[in-house]
Amino acid sequence: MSKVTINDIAKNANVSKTTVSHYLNGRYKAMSIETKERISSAIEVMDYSPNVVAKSLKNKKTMTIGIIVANILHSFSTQIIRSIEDYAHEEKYHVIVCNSDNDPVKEKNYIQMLLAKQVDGMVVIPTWNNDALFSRLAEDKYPAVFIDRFIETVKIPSFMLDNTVAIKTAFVHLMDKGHREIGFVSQPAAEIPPRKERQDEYKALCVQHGVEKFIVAGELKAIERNLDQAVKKDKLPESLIVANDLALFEVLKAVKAHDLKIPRDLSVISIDDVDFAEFFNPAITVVAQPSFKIGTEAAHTLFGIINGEEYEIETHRFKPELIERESVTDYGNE
Amino acid sequence: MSKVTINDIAKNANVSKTTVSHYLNGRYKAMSIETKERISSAIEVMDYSPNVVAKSLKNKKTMTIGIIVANILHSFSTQIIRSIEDYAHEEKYHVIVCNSDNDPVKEKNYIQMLLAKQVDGMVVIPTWNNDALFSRLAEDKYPAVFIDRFIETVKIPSFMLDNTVAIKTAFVHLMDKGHREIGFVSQPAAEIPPRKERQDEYKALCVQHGVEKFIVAGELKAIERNLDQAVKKDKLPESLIVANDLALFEVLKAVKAHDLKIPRDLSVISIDDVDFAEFFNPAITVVAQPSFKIGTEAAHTLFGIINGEEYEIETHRFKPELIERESVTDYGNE
DNA sequence: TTGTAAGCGTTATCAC
DNA sequence: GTGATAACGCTTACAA
Repeated sequence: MSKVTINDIAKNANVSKTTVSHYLNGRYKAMSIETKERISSAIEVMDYSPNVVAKSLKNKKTMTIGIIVANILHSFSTQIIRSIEDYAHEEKYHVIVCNSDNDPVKEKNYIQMLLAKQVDGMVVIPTWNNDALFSRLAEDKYPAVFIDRFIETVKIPSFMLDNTVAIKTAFVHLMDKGHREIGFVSQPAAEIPPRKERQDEYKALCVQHGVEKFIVAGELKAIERNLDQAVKKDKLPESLIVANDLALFEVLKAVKAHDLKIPRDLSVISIDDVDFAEFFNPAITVVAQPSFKIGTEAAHTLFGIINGEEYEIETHRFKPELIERESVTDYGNE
Repeated sequence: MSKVTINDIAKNANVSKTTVSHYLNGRYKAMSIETKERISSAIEVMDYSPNVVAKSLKNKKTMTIGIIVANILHSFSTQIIRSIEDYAHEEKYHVIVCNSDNDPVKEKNYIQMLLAKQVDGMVVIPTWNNDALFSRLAEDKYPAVFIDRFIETVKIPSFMLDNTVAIKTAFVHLMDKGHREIGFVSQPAAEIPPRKERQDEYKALCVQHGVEKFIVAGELKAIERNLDQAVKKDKLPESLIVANDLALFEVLKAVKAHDLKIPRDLSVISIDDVDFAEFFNPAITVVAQPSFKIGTEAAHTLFGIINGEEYEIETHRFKPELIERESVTDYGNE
């Protein structure tokens, strides 16, 4: 493979490698048509293609960026990656994909390796405990953007759903349909901003509207268990706001296990549109986040930074969209 | 970022860069404890980390591999990528992810760019028309493996589902349950081996068992349209074998649109387990393919090749697994 | 035990 | 218009 270098081309075409390099980089302007052709045919014949690693060393530009997500298996991450890869492809960049598994240690390791590989920029769904590292990146003006989460103290622009509005949209929709028992299901809020924001807004809304709080928050298994308990004790509320797709899976499993009927026995509204929402029985009403838009804007900003444009360090909030389907009963507005 | 080089460390520690290099590469054996400490503290203080690009240029090893899938949004591809990234991470490798969109031109471009970037190996779900390129890779003994598809004439090992067995499993299951009208839904078989294999086996089975063929094959939109027609003309068979997840989505949409009841009005068995199969109403009976196993074995072989091990150029076939759920009526075995 | 120097495949500066 | 030559940051004989 590609053992042929610019030197071989130079020899074969009877010119210096400088000239070949000029040719390769489109500095034709003042090159005799003859040499041009000798070079081009040498390249053709010897099947030469430039070594990008050498080029990168010289140019200090690798034409690749890193993406660190929690887990590529989550559809949100997949969509983010796809939108960013598309943008990168346009810019003739490649993307290195990493799974942090929400593990700060793994994340840190990835960041350091990516930097060592001299990637020109990074987009990351950050975990926690790496604030210092991120801050150093920010100080060094290293091109980086966050997605889905932000870190209070770190000066890196962030692109994420307006979680407050998302929960409010769901809550208000339920209220509009006459619901007064509204529960909330989520993975542990802990250190993860979007989860925390969603849960906090739910609580605030409960207080504001005099709705009794019913929160199931825990790891997937715990959700399943708690839901199970609630059903058995007949303590399940009329309706549930489900904080994301994974939590929704658990809810739907519990519903099936107990042979509940949505929306008769339970109304469900989920944050995150899932691929089956539309043809599920019943179709799931959802507050969707614009993943592709988020990814694309993040990429846009990142490449802006890479190309030396000015940018604001701010948190960009994206508006969710309510998609009404069949999983919420209409009790009539009282 | 990382503007500090091995030279700076050498100066700061009052040694030559050779010594630093030795230190970095763990050639401690015969190094005075003193120098060792001077170096280590210099590294600490100056926050040095080696430039992998320079290292790659010298070593002819980039510690990164490329993955080309049709579209990362398909869950099979996502799972393959995840399993390969895991394996790569173990080996201290990174992965560059590319979407070919089943476009041979895009694919070719990616392959060439990846090679130019000197990636140490590639795993690809190949399209078509690039046989010559792949053959050159094979001849050059460039480390590469195929997934999900193979190319007849190309000497690159391939890892894929045993499609024949998968279809037979589905077909026989249906027969066992007393079905005699068995249809088949797929995207266009065209140039894509797994699709073709599945469809061919279906046809063969029809002949063998005297079952009348009913095939809906086309792009997603066409599937929807044709299904629609069939329902309206009351020509839908008792049961449908659905060739993959995307086709399944269309079937499920049609079912919902026409308010059909599975499995009363129609039995469905799908190739590919989908995340919602378990808690769908009804739960979907499925012939699952072991994506993670496929990905992991492919990675295993790829890294074997990279590490210079001998390998067979063969097509590795993986056995599917029938997961019986609720979407197939039992008419009783006649 | 440590240092000198050449080389990996490019690009860039500056001559000619 | 074209070509030496140094440089990018690292590794590795080979020397000392």
